[in-house]
Amino acid sequence: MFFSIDPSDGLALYDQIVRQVKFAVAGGAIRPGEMVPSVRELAKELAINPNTVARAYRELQSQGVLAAVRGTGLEVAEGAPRHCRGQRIELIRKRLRQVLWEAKQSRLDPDEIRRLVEHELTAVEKQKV
Amino acid sequence: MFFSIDPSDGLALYDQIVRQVKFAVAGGAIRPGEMVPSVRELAKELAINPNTVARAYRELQSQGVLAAVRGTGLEVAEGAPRHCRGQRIELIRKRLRQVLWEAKQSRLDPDEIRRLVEHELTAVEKQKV
DNA sequence: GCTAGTGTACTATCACTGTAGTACACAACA
DNA sequence: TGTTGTGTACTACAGTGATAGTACACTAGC
Repeated sequence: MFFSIDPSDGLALYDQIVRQVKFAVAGGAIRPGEMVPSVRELAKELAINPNTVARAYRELQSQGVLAAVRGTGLEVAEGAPRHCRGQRIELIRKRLRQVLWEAKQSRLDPDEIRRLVEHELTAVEKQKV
Repeated sequence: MFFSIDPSDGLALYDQIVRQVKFAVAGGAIRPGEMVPSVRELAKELAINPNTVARAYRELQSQGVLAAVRGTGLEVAEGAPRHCRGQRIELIRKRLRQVLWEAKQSRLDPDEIRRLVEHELTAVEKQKV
């Protein structure tokens, strides 16, 4: 599926899953009523423990992003896309601010930062999922 | 001094200190021969445990950024600025890449990302240290 | 010599992550 | 009616990060 995690990210694994599910919902990659991968399936795909995935899903459920269909799985909740789109910018803005603050602390020239952003942006764009 | 940490960053506190010292050295804010704040002093200023600062300094010492002056403190090592400048871009690039990748996953428009970067960049520039 | 301030090295403790394994109620399906 | 696959809830354990406290060797300065 569309998920991918990085153990060296700093962010907890379950938190990375939470973010990515939100982003997928915000971007319309999964729509209300659609099912997300099962706990065991996603755990196998990401090569992590099912408990870690379960924890992420529990978090998403408590935030109203996912809804349980008993004995069947978890589906994207009705109001979730609007909710996730609202959070999307803020989630990204916060991390972006940290990076730019660090760049400033290191006295990188603003133009050099822009070049760096542009370079990485095109690199990411070219990237195959 | 010039250091500031964010417990909610995700990055370990001692790691944030390591990065910031490197950035300060790379940017010339502290020069070879100059002393860094003492373990106890910086711990007090950042309101964290001295052990955490000590751990960061130990790391920096093992990487050759700082050098011990017995009974007196730690000074910036001779070749450190060149060494730190080399690492600076890569340290920032790695985090930047993560953010941009997330932004792409969430299907944010590249131009919207650019606007976001520009906005945060000017915000950071205006910021008083 | 004494005191205060250095870094360093311990031990102990706590919280958080993540893993491992087990168990259970439920729904879908052959 | 079984079987399989859901989510969920436990317990136990290991690793890491951070804190708390103590102790020691060293240097600078009075």
